[in-house]
Amino acid sequence: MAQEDVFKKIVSHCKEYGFVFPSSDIYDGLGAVYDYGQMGVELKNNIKQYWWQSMVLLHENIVGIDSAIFMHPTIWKASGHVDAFNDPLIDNRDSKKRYRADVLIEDQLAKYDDKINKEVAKAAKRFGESFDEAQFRSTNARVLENQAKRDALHERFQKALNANDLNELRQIILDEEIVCPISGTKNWTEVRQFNLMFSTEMGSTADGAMKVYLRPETAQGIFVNYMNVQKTGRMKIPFGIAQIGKAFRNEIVARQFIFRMREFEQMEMQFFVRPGSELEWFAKWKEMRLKWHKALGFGDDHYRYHDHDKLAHYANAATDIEFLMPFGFKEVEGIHSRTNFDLSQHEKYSGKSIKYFDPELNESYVPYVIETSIGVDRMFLSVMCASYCEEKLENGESRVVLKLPAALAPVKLAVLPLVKKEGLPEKAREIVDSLKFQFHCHYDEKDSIGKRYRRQDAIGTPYCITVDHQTLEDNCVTLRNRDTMQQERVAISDLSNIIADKVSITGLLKTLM
RNA sequence: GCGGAAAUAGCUCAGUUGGUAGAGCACAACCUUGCCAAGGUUGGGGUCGCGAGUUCGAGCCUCGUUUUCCGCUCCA
Repeated sequence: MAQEDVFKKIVSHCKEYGFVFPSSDIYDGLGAVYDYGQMGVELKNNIKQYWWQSMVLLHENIVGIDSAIFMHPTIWKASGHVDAFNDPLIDNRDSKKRYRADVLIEDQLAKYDDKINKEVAKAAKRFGESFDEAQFRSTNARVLENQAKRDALHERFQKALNANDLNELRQIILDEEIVCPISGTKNWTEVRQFNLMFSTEMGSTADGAMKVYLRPETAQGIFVNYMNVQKTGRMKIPFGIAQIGKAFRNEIVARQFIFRMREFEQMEMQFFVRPGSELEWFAKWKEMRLKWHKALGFGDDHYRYHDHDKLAHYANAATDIEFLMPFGFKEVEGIHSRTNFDLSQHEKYSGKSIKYFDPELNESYVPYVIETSIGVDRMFLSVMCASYCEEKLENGESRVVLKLPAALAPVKLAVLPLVKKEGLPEKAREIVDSLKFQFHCHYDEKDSIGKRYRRQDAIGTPYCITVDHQTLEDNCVTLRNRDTMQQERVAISDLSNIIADKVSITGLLKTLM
């Protein structure tokens, strides 16, 4: 079966069994927004718990916070998002290529510079050692003409940028007769602003309202709380702050199901370290994070690192942990050495000192940061893809089974009376009542036993117990394993211990140590 | 934004040259059965994405529109 077909099946499986629904489904959906259903929310919560506990329980120097989605707008200026996430874009109708309007104009400015420099170089060659460049630049007619044009363009460009005047940007492109490098034509569309950050107004009256953004990443909520946490928690470097929360990006297109969503959830941990030690910590976290993924047991060949050659302006090392989805290796988690860029920027923009006094060094510094940032929804998708399995059985039939790690499974245990009479349902209910405080249990008496097993297979329930007539006499039930389909007879009183050991997140965490 | 495809029951789909909307699965009730998707009876569920047009008559033809999917484009 082709991999795209497998992916399609996983997507429809998600909907059919209540894991993921398109947002606003009865209104034909809303692009790139999805809702988690009754099964999905359990799986997602378990993933978050596995992450959260691996951070804040296993590391005494990592604490959690939960910062608001709304933040002071200046934060996004400081972080660089206001500039980086607001591109004026223009399309060439002939080549169908899209360009950043400001980049096209900057290229044009560079062309004027080239012309001038060529003149200067030519003259320099002609006059040899007696060449006076400053003199030449201030007197040569061609240079002056190009310089004047360049300055005029530069001024007009800056004015348009500052006013955010998209029509003027387009007019500049037309007036300068800038052509598409591919088609060579001047057949341009309107300039459109792509706001990759969502914005809204805070304040109920229109005139007094302040423009605020829905955060495009959760990281800044940690950075701006750095001092609060460090002081009140008496944290000593190195230490980390963890957070799980929603973030929002107005992507231009949305594809591949929940891999790219407009509203998504991140699990981030920012680890603050002494300057100079950041690459050592980067290497450590890189290793620890991969171990966390591999502990789920999907197979080591499903993962790889992707080290970044081209680094973002704030980073001095960066890698992705990629997971083998049906559509190829895709980024699930990023580990970045962000230097002290963010904290320094916030010092600058807020005017507040964000320094740490290191008693061992007897000096103050702005800490360096190692970020581990994982997309919950991508993690969810990777778990679904790795668990989805179509099996051929010995009797020639096939079954669809979600081989979820037991600790992540939405339902841990299904309790099934073999028939729905003769006191079996009552006995089964009794068992559910005794175990429901400990595990998420399902009770099901509808349809044949085989069909009920398959239903539980489809949502990844690791264990089914079946109550039969003999149970009424010996207080034993059959315990069926989802993956092997093997059954063993166990005492009802032993169920709690047998199952707890296998389905707890604690058990998973222990494999990390 | 461009190009292509699609939209009929909860799901997967059929629907002939335009002539009273169908199947399987799923769902509910009852009967029979009882360890890996069992059989029977009955029932609920659709203004065929939306809006116009052509026609005596449109799920089907024409135009428009919306949404989704697949390629491009974008993705610090």
